[in-house]
Amino acid sequence: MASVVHRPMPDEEIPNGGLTIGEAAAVCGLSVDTLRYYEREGLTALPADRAPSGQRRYFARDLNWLAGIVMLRGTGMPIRDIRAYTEICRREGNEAERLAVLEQHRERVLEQLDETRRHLAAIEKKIDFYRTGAGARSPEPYTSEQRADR
Amino acid sequence: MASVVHRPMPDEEIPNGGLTIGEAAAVCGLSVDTLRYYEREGLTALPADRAPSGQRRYFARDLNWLAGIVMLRGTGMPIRDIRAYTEICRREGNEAERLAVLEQHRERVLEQLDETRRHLAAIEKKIDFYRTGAGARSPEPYTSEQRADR
DNA sequence: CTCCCCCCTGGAGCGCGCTCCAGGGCAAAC
DNA sequence: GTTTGCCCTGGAGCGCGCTCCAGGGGGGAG
Repeated sequence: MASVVHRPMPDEEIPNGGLTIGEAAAVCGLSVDTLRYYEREGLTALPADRAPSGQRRYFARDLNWLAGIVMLRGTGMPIRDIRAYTEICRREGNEAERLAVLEQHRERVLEQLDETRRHLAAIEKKIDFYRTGAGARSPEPYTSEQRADR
Repeated sequence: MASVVHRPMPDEEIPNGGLTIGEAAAVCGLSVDTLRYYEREGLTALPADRAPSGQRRYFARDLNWLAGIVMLRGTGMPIRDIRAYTEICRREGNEAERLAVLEQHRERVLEQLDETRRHLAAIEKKIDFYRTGAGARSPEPYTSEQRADR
């Protein structure tokens, strides 16, 4: 999982003709291939603009949208759900529906955070177990070393 | 990702002959197939005991070990890393090495938690945006709706 | 004895999310 | 003019972590 945004790039830094796909990829911390993949999969609000040569050009609105996608992906939303959300956002006047999707996702993320924290606590117990030297003092790797989560 | 442990099952509840793979799977919240897969992949401290008929039998030590695996998987440690850790734990007298693996994993989990929290904050900003009705008041799905993370 | 259920093995299959490749184009730099 | 570098498309390939299947067996209930 690449880190979020390499260069925050305020809108005014975007040249008039937009960014190439390579530049956009660098900005939002994704690969060129991934950007094209997302477009194919319908995760972009609109297909990217094209230069006369046929090359994609990215503008502030595209980068903003992509930042949202990165955020949803980064919290584990599957591609198909992001596609569904994108389709909702393409239609107007359904703010309640968008809100519902986001709130539901928020719940899942909270649960996931919670579970990770519980597992982390168990790992830390185990670490303590080794730090205090209890691990060195007990023979089997097995009966003694485990069950830090109890 | 299935939840952790369905029945905590204290050691004294385990019948003398051990649990079948189906029972063990239920206890640790994994599927029977996954348990066999983990064994094949070398994630078990020792291969499971077998009944005379050839069926696997699980005892407290196995369930303890598996609880540890669930915890590592549940915090995103890849199978191959768990295998490496398992191999370390099969040898004796390398508590420092085990500790190092666990501490490194802890660091990664903390980073991951942090990133998730940042993304979550962005999602919550966006939720607020819709809750306050700002979403309904601005025309495009695009320029207005996004960039909650700024 | 017959059912039925769970177990066994080896191996194939799958869903996900990319990632890479072949074959080709445009255009700025040398 | 040619080299370089990034871009294009369609489609194949891949690593991961399971999950399922065929074909077969044991063993307790009725």
